[in-house]
Amino acid sequence: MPITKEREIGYDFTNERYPIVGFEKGIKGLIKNYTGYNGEITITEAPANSGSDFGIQTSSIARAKGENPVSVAQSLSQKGWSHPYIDEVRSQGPYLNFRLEYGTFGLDVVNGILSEEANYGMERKKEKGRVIVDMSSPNIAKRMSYGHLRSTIIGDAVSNLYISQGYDVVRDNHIGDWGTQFGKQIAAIKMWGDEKELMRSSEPVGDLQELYQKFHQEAEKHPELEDLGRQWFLKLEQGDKEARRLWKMCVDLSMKEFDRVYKTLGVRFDVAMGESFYEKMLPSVMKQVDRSPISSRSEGALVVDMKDRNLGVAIIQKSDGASVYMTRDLATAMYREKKMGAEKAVYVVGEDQKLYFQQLFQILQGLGYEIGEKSDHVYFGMVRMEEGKMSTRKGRTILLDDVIKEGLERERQVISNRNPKLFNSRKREEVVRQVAIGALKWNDLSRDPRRSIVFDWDEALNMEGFSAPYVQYAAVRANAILEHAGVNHRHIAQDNPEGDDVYKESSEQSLIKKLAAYPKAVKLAQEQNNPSIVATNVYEVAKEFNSFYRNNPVLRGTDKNLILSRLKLVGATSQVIKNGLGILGIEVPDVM
RNA sequence: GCCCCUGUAGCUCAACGGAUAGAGCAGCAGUUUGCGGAACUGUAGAUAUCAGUUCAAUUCUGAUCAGGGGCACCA
Repeated sequence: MPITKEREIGYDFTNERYPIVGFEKGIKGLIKNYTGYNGEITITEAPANSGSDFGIQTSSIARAKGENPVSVAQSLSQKGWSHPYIDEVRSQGPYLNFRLEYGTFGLDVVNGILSEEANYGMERKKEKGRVIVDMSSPNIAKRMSYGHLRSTIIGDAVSNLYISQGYDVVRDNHIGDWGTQFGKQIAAIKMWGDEKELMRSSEPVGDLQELYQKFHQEAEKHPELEDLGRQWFLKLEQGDKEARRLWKMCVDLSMKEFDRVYKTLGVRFDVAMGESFYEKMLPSVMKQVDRSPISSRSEGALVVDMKDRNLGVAIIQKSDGASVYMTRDLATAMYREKKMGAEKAVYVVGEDQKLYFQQLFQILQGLGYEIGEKSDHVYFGMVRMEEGKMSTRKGRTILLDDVIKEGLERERQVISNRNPKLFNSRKREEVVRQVAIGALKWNDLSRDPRRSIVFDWDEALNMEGFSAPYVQYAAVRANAILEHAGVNHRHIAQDNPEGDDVYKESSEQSLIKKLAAYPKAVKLAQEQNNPSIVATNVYEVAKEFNSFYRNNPVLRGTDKNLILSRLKLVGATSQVIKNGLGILGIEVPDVM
């Protein structure tokens, strides 16, 4: 709640949850009153050397009134702007610039954060609909590569973003546990595998994958193997006992290994319904598509032709009657709408499936499912190696396990150099995990996910500068200051410094501006399915904080008001970093 | 061949059509009896090319060049 003292108020903009929102709304309202201008007004941050905090460009207003922007700015600056948040209004060329009164604005921002704590930046009303986030989706019997990290990490962050804006999110790990490749997999196990050895193996998924690769190699020499594979898949679909048993073994062995990775990453799912879950629905889906006017027959296959929309042709049923990936995804989407009550699905899947998802959404709409209209494909760019696209078959791949292991090892090194006390403490491995995984996640979440990545060890595990450890470190320092002072967030939320004579330092003011911008960043990030907007904000908070506490000792002075105001700022910073990193699925360690 | 995405500093990335295009790494020069330097301060360095729209273009449109992805019985 704003604690601002009453003054001569021209227009009430203190009655908003976030001071920055109230400030902007108020300014826009006043300009509308003064000029009669009804169009969009955008408030931008003023350049550092302008001596102002925010400004508006008056060209569009001037244009509407047939006047000169400079004189519009000038005349507006003469109007009444008395308000507790505004220190000064002035015109600079075509700009109308505002300087904030940080004694009131800053205190309201900081107090808002301290009182809202984990809810700062979270929508209070939980009335938006149910969203299924389709994420991670590893394939059974295949080792997870670094590429799988992207779907998992981005999916987790996108889930958090939707939750933050009041959606009811279901994280669904849509595991690839069905399809013709399992026929080949089973055939390979039958021919060359040893079940007992697989059960005992330290790396059963790798063993399974090698069997599968062997099948491909042999099939090139002996094409009849392909038929064998198809037969086994047919048996699997028909419920043959042995086929089922071997399939189940593959699933169990794989999930055990995947769960270990998810635990390290700190990612949880609400449900993990693999493709096999929808298997029984496939015949009716195919029938439904067949009856629909959008489908046709081509070369014996059931297809939907979307060439008129530049989307090519999608196969729903192969000419031999079997299902394909599309069939299973249709069933999945229908189930999500009808049985799970979802109004939207967000598919966090690679860029290479862009056309595919456009087709999926179109077909769903054609069949009358609303979820097809509302769903999004949140795609991410491919991970390549310097030599070219990652390819399991060509042996050109980075295993997720190896990246995690390397990250943990590097962080152990860092700690042994920088903090021997921590290195020898019981907390070490927990901190190692938090920081190394943080660094790894940051690499995926701090940039626009749509860009493709050329894998680079040092970049993937960067721990300095623009990185998770940098931000984590700032939070750890902030917490250390609070601990030193013997206070926690609640203590400092209660008391207020006397008078308006606080937050006069420019580094305090820059920090406050970034803290105030956080809720907007989270909202925008959700709207654009882009976690990097949060990462950028939280990095800026950390950066401003570092510069602030380096130059302004919080606890050293004697002025109680100053100490209190700065402690509040430190507490607010710690809270915002915690919230922001939380959205990204990154933890703040106790020590570093 | 057709469709989609991306071209910003030596490298990796930012910038709701708006002010002097911001960071990190690498480079150079500094800061430590400090609320721990995973930090801070300074310095140098960029919008692929050519047109167009606009009062205003890194941002929108078109073309060219370059890279990535996709284009029916795989997922």
